[in-house]
Amino acid sequence: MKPDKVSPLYKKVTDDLRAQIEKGIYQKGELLPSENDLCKTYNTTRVTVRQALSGLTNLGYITRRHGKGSIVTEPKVGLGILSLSGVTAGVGSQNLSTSILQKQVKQDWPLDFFFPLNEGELKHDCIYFTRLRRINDIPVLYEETYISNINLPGFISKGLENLSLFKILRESYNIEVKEGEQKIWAILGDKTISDLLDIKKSHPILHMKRKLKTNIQDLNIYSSLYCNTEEHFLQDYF
Amino acid sequence: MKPDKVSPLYKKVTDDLRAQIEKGIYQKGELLPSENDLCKTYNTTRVTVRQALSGLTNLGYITRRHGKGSIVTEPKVGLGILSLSGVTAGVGSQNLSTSILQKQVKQDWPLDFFFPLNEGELKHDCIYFTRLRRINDIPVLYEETYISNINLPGFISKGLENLSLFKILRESYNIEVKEGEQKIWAILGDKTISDLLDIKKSHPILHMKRKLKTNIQDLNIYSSLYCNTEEHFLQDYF
DNA sequence: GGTTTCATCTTGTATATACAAGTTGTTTTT
DNA sequence: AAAAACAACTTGTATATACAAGATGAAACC
Repeated sequence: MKPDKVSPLYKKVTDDLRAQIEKGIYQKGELLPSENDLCKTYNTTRVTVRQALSGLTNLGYITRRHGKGSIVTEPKVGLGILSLSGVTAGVGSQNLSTSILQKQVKQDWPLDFFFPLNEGELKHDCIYFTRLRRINDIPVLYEETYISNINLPGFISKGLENLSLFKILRESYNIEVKEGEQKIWAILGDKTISDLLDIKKSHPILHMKRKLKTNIQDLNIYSSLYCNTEEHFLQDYF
Repeated sequence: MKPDKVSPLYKKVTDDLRAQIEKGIYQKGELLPSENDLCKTYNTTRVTVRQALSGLTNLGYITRRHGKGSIVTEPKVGLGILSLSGVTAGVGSQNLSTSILQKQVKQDWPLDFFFPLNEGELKHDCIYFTRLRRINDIPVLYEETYISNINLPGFISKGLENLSLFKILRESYNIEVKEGEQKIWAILGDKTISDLLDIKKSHPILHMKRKLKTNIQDLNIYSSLYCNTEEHFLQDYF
């Protein structure tokens, strides 16, 4: 274990409430305990509780209503990170499967990397893996991911099948995605991509390159994504 | 004029600082006055000043560094709203022009509208307009926009050439975009779109449908966008 | 019965204060 | 000259308190 500095109280409140929302203890549409109730529970004052609730608001877990309370809402899908949806209805998670094509490996950054890297990043190597997501067993999204290999012991051997990359980073390494940028094109896929996604070569493909910054200096998550949007689309709440 | 309830002090601080950043009084990379300086300027306390600075952080105008100060940064491009960039370098604003194809008109909501509308929205009609954005005189982005016609006197006759839709809404009507969702596809354009964007029919086009919610109940901004991503891409900071 | 008033809950805004902790440049020490 | 200590700045976290204002249901009134 490491320094393990005491984390601030407001963060504990945020984490507790977030965990409870994710466990379903507080359901969508319900109200959280009032600020004064939370003050009593955590033996603190409203300024601190409001700091915690403000964080949950930014993350999209709640919306706040003057005179009413904190209403549990759908969390924003990871800060503007596009998620996958069916064209008609939403895709039930039982229909969505993820398989690892290239398991996590440590390697040098590619020389022709698609985002400029700073000195701090180049001092470390990176962890690389690729995934293919299927909806009803039909391949829809191919994803290549690169993460700066900074203080990520054991990450190589974690299972990434369950879309839980961000959860793993948060819960195992205390890493939070803070902000990022993404670039989007419509392209015609080359043979490799078209084969992976099992489509005709003439079909348009949505291509995206993403950089996600975290609360750790120089630890960024880069992805290159290819999506078949014939039957589905990418969706984004922010 | 209307009720005009006194706006809170923290909001005045936010607005003042934002205006000064946009005017260039504080340049990118510089530090804002310290919290204690702002306390003296506005004759208030740190809790209030921090509330203002927290708002600016959320809007992306500044990032804060413990022990250092509030560093002016590029503002997030309107809450995850995609902006247009050149593939190689950024597009200088002198190369970007916007023309109105269909000037703002009041009309009923289309019957087959691409987002579900709630009762409150259906009680009003909508304002509709279309724009075409060109980079170096080459058409790149075609945009159809619908806005709920709620308390927008004079909006019909405003000029929308300068990409300043959000600025007009904020400064003339006190409307802030809060959150939204967008759906993205790669498609092959039909004849209408391909002609507008002046491309071959077989070329892939990026298609996006967007809903932006504001701080005004039932006042939402809907857009349908078509982008030629052969020479440019859509970019998104969040 | 229907309306108004009121009490009581909620969150929003604000003041005043304190100490912890990161950053930076200066001073002192070695 | 290099290193350590210090001072003076910064933001981060936290307590205690107060009143304003929105939401809601009960009580009083007509």
